[in-house]
Amino acid sequence: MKVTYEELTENIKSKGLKATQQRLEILKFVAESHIHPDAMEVFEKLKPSMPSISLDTVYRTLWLLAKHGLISTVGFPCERAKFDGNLKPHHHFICTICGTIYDLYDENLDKIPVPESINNIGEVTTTQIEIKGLCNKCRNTITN
Amino acid sequence: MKVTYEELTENIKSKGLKATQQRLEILKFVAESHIHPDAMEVFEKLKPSMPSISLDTVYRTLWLLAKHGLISTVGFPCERAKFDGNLKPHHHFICTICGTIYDLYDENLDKIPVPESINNIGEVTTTQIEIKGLCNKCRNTITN
DNA sequence: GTATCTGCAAAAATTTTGCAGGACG
DNA sequence: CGTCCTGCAAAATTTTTGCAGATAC
Repeated sequence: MKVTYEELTENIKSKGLKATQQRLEILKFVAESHIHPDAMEVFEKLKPSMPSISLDTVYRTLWLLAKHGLISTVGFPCERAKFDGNLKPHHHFICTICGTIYDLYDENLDKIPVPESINNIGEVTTTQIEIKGLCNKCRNTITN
Repeated sequence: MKVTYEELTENIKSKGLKATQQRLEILKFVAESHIHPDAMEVFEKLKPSMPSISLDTVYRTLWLLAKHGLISTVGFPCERAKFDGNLKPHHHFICTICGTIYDLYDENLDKIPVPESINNIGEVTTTQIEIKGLCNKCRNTITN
């Protein structure tokens, strides 16, 4: 999806951030791409047209944009690999502040119908609902 | 949930793996815990009762157990932080072999009813379906 | 006994941070 | 022009790897 620099500039400024060249290019690439890039991929894509850009700016900018909701992260934010020994069907609620993962059992969620279009992509092994939000513990901390 | 060493031993051997002390303890901890631990947390938990265990064994063992389906990973396996500039409601299919993430649009999935029990945990901001499986590209590679 | 597995140490890969100079508004 | 932002370099963190000795079966 093509986006204009005017839109991008406005989006960035609406969050009270400065619309620098680097931010515009990083946001443009992520917004227009469908590859769910990581920091290194963004860096390598921009490097040719912006030789002076540095990887740490890409990291800082991506997290900044994510924090302000201009982009999002796939899966859970800021995670190291986490493991789960619970093999029964269940779903997850994760708090975007503290990162705690809560298990969720619900028969209706277990029965989510997978859309037919999935056959064009591949073969399903598991389906899980991942709900992001703010846990009560963190909500209380903030209101204090 | 308590599990016996007999069960654990059997599970590990059923995959053609050797049931070593380290593997039994690692699997026992992950299977019985509800904290979705990362490698470091497993390591620190086992260290007192198993002073000689090393962190790299924990890493190797966790991925090995995950590969054989005795445990699973939360979210997507093996990931660096990935970013998504697509702000329209959508869901994800990820190939567990190549890691490619495909976007999935489906109105029915957008309307998943969040269970009431969520109120005991926290406040929802987003709900996404994350489907894991084997993409057609990788399926073809394997059959070759 | 033999193949598999572990611990050690070191390396690789990934991400974060402090600071001086530069750019935006 | 002042504040916020970037690039550089270095550090911190997280994860992987090679190898010799140990262990399961």
